[in-house]
Amino acid sequence: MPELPEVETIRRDLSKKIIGKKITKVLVNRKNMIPGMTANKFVDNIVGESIKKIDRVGKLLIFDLKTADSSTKLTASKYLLMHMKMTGQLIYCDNGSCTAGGHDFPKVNKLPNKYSHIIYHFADGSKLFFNDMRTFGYARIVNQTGLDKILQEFGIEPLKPKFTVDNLADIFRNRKTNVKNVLMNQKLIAGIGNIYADEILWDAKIKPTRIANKLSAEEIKRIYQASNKIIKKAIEWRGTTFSNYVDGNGKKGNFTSLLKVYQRDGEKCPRCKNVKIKKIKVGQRGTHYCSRCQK
DNA sequence: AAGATTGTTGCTTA
DNA sequence: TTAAGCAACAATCT
Repeated sequence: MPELPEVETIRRDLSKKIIGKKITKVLVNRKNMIPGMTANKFVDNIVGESIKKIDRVGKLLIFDLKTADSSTKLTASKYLLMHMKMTGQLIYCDNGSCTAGGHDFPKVNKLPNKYSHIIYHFADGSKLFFNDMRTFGYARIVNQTGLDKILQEFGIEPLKPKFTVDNLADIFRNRKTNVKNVLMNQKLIAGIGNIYADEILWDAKIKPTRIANKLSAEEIKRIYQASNKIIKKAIEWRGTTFSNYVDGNGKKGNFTSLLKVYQRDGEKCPRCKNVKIKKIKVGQRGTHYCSRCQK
C-alpha cells in the first residue's frame, strides 16, 4: 500500500523519533532484503552511525547517516535507503510503546514477529523494525554518487514547485498509453500508486483508459488539480490503511473512509449517485471508476 | 482452488 | 534508443 502519502507519513513520524540517534546493533534475519551486499557488510556499514535526516523521493525513504560536510561531501556521504514495496512496515518501538508506519496487513501483534526481517537498535534502547510479509521491500546503502544516480531515475515529485500543469502536459503529450499508467510511472511522476491514481482520475472525471496524448488542456488541468488536492488531503489524513490499523499513538491515520472509488466497486458513485463503481483491469492492476462521471 | 492484493524490475516486442 | 506490455518476485486472504 505505501504510496507517497503513506511513505511521507512514515518519514514525518520517524523523523520525530530517531533523528540524532546512534545505531548500535543491527539484526538481519532475511538476507534477500539486502540486495547487492552481504548482511555482514551491511551491518558493518551502519553500526556506529547516527540518523542525521530522513528524506523521501517517491515511495523511497532516504536515511542520511552522515553530516553534510560541504568540504568532504562526496567521500563522507552515506545513505540508508529503504523501500516498503507492497507490504513493508517500519515500526519504531520505545519501552513497549510502538509507532507503526506502513499498513496493517498482517496485523502487528508482537514485535519482533516472523516478518521482522531487519531490526535496528539505537543507543537509547529503542528499536526500528523493518517488517515485510511478502519481502518485496529492500534496504541498501549508497554513497552520494549512488544516491544521485537513483534520484535521477525519479520523475517530478507532486506538491513540489516543478509539478506544474505545463510540465504535466509535457509528460502526457508524447505518451500513447493510458493515463493511469502514466500517472503511476515513477520515472515520470514520483509517488502515485494504484490507489491514488484511481482517486485522482475519479476526481478529475477522466476515464483511466484514456490515452494520455489525447487529453485536452482542460482535462490535463483537472488531473493536475485533482493530484494536488488528493495527495495533500491523504497526507493530512496520514494515508490510507485497511481494516484495523492503529498506530502506536492510538491514532487511526485513515484516509480509507474518504476513498471515493478504490475498493468500492459495486457501490453507487458518491458523485452522480446513479451508477455503480466499476472494476476493470488496466495494465495488470485493478482499476475502479464511474462509467457515468468519468469520460 | 483459482484469483486477488498496496510496487518495481527486467524481459520481449515494436 | 525508447516506449509499451507482460510475467515474475512471495505470502497471504477470499
